[in-house]
Amino acid sequence: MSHAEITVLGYALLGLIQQRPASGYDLRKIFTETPMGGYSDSPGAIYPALRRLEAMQLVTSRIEAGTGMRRRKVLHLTPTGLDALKEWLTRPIRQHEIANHLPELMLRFSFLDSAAGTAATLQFLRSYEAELKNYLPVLKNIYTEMAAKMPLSGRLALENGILGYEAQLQWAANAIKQYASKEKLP
Amino acid sequence: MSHAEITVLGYALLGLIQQRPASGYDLRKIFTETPMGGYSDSPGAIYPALRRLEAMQLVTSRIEAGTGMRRRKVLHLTPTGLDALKEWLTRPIRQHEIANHLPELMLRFSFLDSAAGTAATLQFLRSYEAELKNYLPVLKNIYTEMAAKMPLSGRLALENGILGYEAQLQWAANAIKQYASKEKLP
DNA sequence: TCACCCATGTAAAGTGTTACATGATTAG
DNA sequence: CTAATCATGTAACACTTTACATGGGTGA
Repeated sequence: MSHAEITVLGYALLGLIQQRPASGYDLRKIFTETPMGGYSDSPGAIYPALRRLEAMQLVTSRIEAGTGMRRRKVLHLTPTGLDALKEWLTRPIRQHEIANHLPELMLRFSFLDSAAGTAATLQFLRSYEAELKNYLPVLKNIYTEMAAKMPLSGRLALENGILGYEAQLQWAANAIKQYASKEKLP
Repeated sequence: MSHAEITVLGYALLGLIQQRPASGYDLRKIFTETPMGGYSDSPGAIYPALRRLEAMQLVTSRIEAGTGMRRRKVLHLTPTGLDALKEWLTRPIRQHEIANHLPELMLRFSFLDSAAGTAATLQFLRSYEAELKNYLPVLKNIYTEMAAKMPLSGRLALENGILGYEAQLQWAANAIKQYASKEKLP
């Protein structure tokens, strides 16, 4: 088994299919019509990605031939697929992802609740908050070291990043509150 | 001339070289040690990208052989390179970029001041602010339409996006203030 | 019948990732 | 002299992008 690697696009597709079975066309529409568009909306990426998932037996396809309907290949998640999705969702958060792959973390979070449950979601949020608190001082250090050498727009761009992470921190605190109260009321 | 396309990584390199001539190694260090890491820190991306820029005559390389120094290929921006950089920096901002490529916009902004001047930077900021104001209602619409169908974590992820754009808006207003006052004092 | 949307897919081309290769120079 | 760092690069591989291809169904 050489490459059992799943791309971010692959995980995004798994997550959407977990929420409800869907065709390639459905999935593509979600990408074009929602803020998930960052994860490729081109058929040349989606259809091959779906066939890879099928080859790995993470999804199965059933052709829906309802009368008066065009042929649709509807994809369903397999138990193995759900396992792979959960593994990704619950993977520990590293600082590198905080620094360079925030959107992917948010994508993971958006699927966590329905695929892995409240407890896993809370754990993610606490870990997310903790890593943000680790990373912010690092960023601020870089700022104080580099600000002098940079033009105003460069400094402002760095400040933009810092403000963004501070906003994440506030968001996380609020999200934790909501999930903590959800956990008590099953 | 078939493909005169420059990748984001290519523009990032042009922007850095514009600030000061640098070797591939220098540039790579900047990517690994600063929040610019999103734009690839691997030699297998950077060195080929630099050779492409050289082939397009956007940069020239001079081998620095100072005594006691390892051989360094230092890259300098050409006038054509500066033109290409400016074209990218001053390109009109589209909603698609606001929605899916914010980090690239911030990268552009960070170079604007030193490569295109105060006036161009102000213009960018005003356009950025305007497009944010256009996009936020779109996002909020999506939210009200989709929130009901989504689990809590999905809703929170969407809210995260909205809060992020609102933070951008505030940042932009502040940045405009700073540049507006800079414009008056030449 | 003609145009348009639904729905799935392929082909070529280029780029990035990962891992490896190479050699010079400085520090201990 | 050995290890670590500086510095540049290449090779294999898989992926995404862009553009095109195909065909069934629907509305005017």
